[in-house]
Amino acid sequence: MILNLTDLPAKMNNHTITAKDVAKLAGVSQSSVSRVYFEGAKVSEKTRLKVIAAAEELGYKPNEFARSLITNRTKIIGLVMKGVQNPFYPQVLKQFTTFFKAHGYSVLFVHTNNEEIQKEDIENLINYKVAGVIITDATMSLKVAESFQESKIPLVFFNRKLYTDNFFSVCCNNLNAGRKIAEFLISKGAKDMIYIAGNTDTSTNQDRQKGFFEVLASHNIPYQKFSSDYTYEGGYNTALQIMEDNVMPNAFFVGNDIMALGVIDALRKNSVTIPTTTRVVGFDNIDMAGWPAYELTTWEQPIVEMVEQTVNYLLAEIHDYTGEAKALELDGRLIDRQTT
Amino acid sequence: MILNLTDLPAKMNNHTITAKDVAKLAGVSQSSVSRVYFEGAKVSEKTRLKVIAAAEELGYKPNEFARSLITNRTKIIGLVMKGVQNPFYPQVLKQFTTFFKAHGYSVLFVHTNNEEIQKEDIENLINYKVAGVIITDATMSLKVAESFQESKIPLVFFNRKLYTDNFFSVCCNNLNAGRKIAEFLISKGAKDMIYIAGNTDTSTNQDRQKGFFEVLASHNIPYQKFSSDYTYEGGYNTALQIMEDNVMPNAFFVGNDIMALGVIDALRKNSVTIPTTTRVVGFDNIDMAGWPAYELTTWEQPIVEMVEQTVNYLLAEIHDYTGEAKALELDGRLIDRQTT
DNA sequence: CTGAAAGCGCTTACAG
DNA sequence: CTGAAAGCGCTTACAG
Repeated sequence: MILNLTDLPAKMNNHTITAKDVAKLAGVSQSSVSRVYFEGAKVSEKTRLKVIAAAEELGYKPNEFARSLITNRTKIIGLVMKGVQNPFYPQVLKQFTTFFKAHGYSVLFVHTNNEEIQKEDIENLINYKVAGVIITDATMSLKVAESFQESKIPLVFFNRKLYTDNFFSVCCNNLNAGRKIAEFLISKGAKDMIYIAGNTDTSTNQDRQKGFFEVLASHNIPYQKFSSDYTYEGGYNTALQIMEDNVMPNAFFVGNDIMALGVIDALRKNSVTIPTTTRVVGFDNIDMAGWPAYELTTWEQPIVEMVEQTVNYLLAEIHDYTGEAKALELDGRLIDRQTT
Repeated sequence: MILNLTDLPAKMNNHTITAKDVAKLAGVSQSSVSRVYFEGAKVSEKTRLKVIAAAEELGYKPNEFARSLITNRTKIIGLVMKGVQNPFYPQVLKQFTTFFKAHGYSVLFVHTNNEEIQKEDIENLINYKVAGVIITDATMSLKVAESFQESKIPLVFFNRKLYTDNFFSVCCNNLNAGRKIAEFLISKGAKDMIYIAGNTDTSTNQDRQKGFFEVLASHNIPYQKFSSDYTYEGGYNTALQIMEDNVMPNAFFVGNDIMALGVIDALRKNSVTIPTTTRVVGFDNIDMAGWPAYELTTWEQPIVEMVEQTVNYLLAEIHDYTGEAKALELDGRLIDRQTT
């Protein structure tokens, strides 16, 4: 018999340490090893210590897949995100990964270009038996959302809500923010206003608009609405077009900051002075809003708090599924800078 | 015997469809079903058709965990990213997820705040037996990187390279870009220059700087170097400080766009006119560089091409591991706008 | 090409 | 509290 020496060491190195190996070294059963690493299982302190010592020596880590095969769940959170071009979202992403990491969860990132998440993305998440799902700035069909409920996978809509009341959502209180912005602009002496909407179909847009118009109407302030798309270019072009066809209003409320920056640049291009001739208010308080080139007055979304609440809800549901539905709305605040 | 009617339907719904179920319906063995769904396995067209039909009827999907338990690999790519605050990276993230989705891979997103990736993040990725790993804008210790090689998990450094030659990396050709920018500024008549570095330790910074200084030296153009941190605030504050202590140079080459925007705002604050009094060139060509408020001259990194090459390499290595190491450098080009 | 069977590394009733 | 054993849903030699 000829020993193949080149194969031998490779084989030995490739042996992965299993619970069985740890059991042998610790002098306990494989079940006991398993119990030490399975949250909620009961083991005596004595065997726990023996197992931990042996595991440390061998460098043992439980195999996640074997575990998932039985429990039908992973320590992965599905994070679906639309529109990463908005600087608001990288911040959100960073916050989420930081929070989840602290709780031992990993983040599976799904990017969608569509307003409504595609079925294949969802199937993928369900396939991976994610512990929970976060949908930011996008919607999904009711039917698809329900498939999560069936699988008892907790789901939360972040910065977007469905009007069906069946799902948990975390938003800024957009209605109230719209109102406060209207009151603020009125207090600054604006006599007529223009609202530039982002994507009209979104709940965030509708709430902001509703609150804003409500207050204007009650003060008999005339207003107009224009629709754009939540991008810089959209804001820029919309403002350019407004200046062609309309008289300059006393103030603009723009659906988000990135559009508002576009509006400001368009106004400046036509030498419209801000805030003397007209005023501009944005929404989000992205970093750029505070830059000297813009100094944009805006509404700050309480991102950290929103993320925290989302994570808390998700972890609670993962631990003990209730399917509780609630539309959580957090306040935020006006940041008064140089454009008003 | 009392039938518990409330429990019954739930139990029936919860039965997940396995290969066994499909086998029974199709009238074949479970192994045959498995072969139909395992790439590379051989089945006759006849049984394939029978299996597909049965699977469709039952809504069968292979369990990824059972599969991974055996193959020791998943269809997940680990994407490690530092510094999501730079608008350059969301673009990169979007590109990667889009490409990988097209190839049936999901992306596990890892955010790191440190320049060097923490060991725990890496262990997590290895634990999940990812098919491959991308490290953007960060480094890792050699020892950790080698643990990927041992596990035969392909690894690529994106927009960063290690000087050990042992790893695959995809970058913009920073050395050449630095040279070209120097030549360009000289051609514009700049007689002395300042280079504002981002993080000095990074390969990207070192290469850009080297190429830039090399050309300046050969033309006997005096230059100074200042160090900052790749953020807007960093650029802003560094420029402010430069103006306090130094005479204004003819031109600034700033390590990335986001810093360059800060530099521009600082110059403007002190009423320094651009490009008449001094000139500014950035790096990356992020969206904002093209905004009317800045119109920044900059070097465009060929992101799509860089991502494409990264994905191609990774997929090739996943399919057939070679451990090939190569520092790939793609050119990019100068975008000549209003700040020069 | 196909099927029966072993085995991947865990969790989890079940007995003791 | 602990161990022996079944089983999660696959892949993969092995025979035929």
